[in-house]
Amino acid sequence: MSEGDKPLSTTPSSAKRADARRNERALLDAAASVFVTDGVDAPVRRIAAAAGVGMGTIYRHFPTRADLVVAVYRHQVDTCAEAGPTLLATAASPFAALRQWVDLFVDFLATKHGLAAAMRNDPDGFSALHALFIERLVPALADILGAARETGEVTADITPYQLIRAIGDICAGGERVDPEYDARLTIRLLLDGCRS
Amino acid sequence: MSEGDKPLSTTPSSAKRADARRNERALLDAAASVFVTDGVDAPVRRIAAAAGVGMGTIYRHFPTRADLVVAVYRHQVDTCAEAGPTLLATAASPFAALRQWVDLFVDFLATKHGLAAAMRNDPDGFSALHALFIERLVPALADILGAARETGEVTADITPYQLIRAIGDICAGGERVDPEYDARLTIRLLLDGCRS
DNA sequence: GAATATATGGAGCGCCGTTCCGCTTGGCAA
DNA sequence: TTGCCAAGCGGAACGGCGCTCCATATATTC
Repeated sequence: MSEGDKPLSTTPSSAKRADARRNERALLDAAASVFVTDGVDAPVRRIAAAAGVGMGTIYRHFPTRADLVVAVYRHQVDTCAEAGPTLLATAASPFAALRQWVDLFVDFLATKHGLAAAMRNDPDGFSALHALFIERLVPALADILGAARETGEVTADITPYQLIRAIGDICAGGERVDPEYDARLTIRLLLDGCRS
Repeated sequence: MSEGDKPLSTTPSSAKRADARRNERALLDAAASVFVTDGVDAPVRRIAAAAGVGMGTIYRHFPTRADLVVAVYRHQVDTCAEAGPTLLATAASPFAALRQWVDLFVDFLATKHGLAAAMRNDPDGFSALHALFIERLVPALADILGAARETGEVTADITPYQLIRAIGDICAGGERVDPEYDARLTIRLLLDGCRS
């Protein structure tokens, strides 16, 4: 069609249109609310309806479900990651800080029905979320784990990535309410297993 | 319709028709083969096609997917459960037997792509499989765990159910190939955490 | 006010699980 | 051997899903 030689006299596409920004915000708010009630597996249609937009709009702003999930939870993930140094400074020992930080992470997962499971079920689709975790959480845990290893509290040869994934998997299984099963107990035992 | 006073001269309905039995066998074989290649989440249509039967037939014999899965794996589950006493008798110690039995269970799960995940994702749908596990595997593990506790090798206050579920969850997460992650290492640490 | 890139919405497609019912067939009685 | 009929069968059909596509509407610029 076009020869594509149009000069760029208009504002370079860096600024989005006002309605586009408004819809993106509406989508984020709606998704956050729907995720709480219906879980992160909520039908795309429902999220679009809650935001009062059409299917096309949601896919334009968030090509994959993971993009939406990442956008919604990025702030909370950051908060969790940033708590690492603080805990390390205030806790009685690095291992205590490790326990507290893991608690924080578990709390985060616990309020996100199906998040951990969804990530596991569709790792490719949620690769962006996976990347966010690697990028923010793994380094935070690495610091704490390293400190605990320096004091000799942790001797097991486990990587931060392995540990955080194990915790995620265990939480994924514990999301379902079951009085017989307590994911936190399993995690406590796992942490104990990391000691000598 | 009928008044129900028909005398029972015919064979009581306990015996199924020959073609029905043939189809059930064909479905079991087809499902076992499809599960290996496509995972336990394989579309129902595909299984029906592989068995050369229609949709109605598969639902007639196995009203839920879990019924089919249970039928396919029951034998392997039994084998795993029955290995418990043998291991306990031959292993160097109850804790060693525990490790070996858990290895067996992990092997079983490892060859069933998506089994553990499927059970977690749809616990209601797979309640029959869940029941099979509780019925066969929990007692087997309980014996080993009890023996290990008697010798003082295991001190943690964990129930057999909790332990087997934790292992299942960890395997569910480790099913995806990922050179960075080794589910067996996590499980080893967890077992270590069960010791003093 | 006109022009145009940008953004929108929802119909439509393909895949899924599951149901339902008209047709087929195995097995028994006569 | 034949006729009968309940047990068994197949697959069309339905509703719900994720995702795409493009005619239409709108914000923005000149």
